[in-house]
Amino acid sequence: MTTSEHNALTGQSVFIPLGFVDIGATLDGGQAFRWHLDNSGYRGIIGRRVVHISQASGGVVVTVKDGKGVSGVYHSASQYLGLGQDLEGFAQRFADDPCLGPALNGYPGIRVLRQDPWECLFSFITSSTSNIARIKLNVGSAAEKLGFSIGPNITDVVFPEPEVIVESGEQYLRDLGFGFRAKYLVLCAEAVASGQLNLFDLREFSYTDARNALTQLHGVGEKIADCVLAFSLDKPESFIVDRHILRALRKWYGLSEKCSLSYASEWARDHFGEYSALANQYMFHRERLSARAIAWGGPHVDRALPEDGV
DNA sequence: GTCCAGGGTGAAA
DNA sequence: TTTCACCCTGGA
Repeated sequence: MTTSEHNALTGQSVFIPLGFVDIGATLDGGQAFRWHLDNSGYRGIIGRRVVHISQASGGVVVTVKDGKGVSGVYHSASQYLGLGQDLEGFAQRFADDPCLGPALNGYPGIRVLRQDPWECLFSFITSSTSNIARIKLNVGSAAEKLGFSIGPNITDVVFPEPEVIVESGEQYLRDLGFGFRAKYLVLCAEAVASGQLNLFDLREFSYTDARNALTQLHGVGEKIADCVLAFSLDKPESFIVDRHILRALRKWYGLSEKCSLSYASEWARDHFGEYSALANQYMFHRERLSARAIAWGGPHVDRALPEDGV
């Protein structure tokens, strides 16, 4: 079915020809924190619209859930899901890579999202020494308490603007369970609300300049900056190094046990180039599956490469 | 009940 | 360059 054929059939949904997309691993795999499993797809917000995304042959179907029609949704959803991202070039170039080759075979269709920069920055400041379950809880409660409702579900809210976060204050965020991150969030919200930092401008900056601008913010180090750069600021050359990724780099690429996080990040950006953010997501996903299997008592079978079960 | 880890950062040594 | 405090939630 072509895009126009599909759109002619229904006034409430659009088809986006992305090829196979693993929507679970992409929308609910640690890049974004406000997608909710809903029947066989995910419900969430893109721009100021409530949408449901589900897999279809050759792409995804995006259905609007706020009764406002599909105008503009094809454009915003294809941007968000990274239409035009060179997944094939990436897969070809790293087909023989010891970590990525098997990962690409085992779970293809992971994409790098292009999110709203402010919500992305807020989410990853929240992520500091936290875990995905808790990040979802925190970001979700801030959205639901302070965001603007645009649909029937409690989660159908536009993420609160920086001004609203400033107004709510540190203590309010602490009461919501953000802990020591509350102060960082308010300070960053102030920087953005005052115009001292224009996040959208950073899309036009070089990787290095944008990263330097972000790390000026209190509570934003190299790791969180790289998340925001990769997932919202058009920097595919960004490579995020956390404890899991560092372990993977040592295991698969022979990095020394004692090399620093920033050395590892530089090495990876040099090695993966313009595909760094994509490589990062496949590596993270593989490492996370493996860690989870071990936590659940194994025996761990790596879906990507059955022979190397841990 | 206790213990521990979880997509780190900033400040001080 | 390394160490430590910072909050708090869910699972073992």
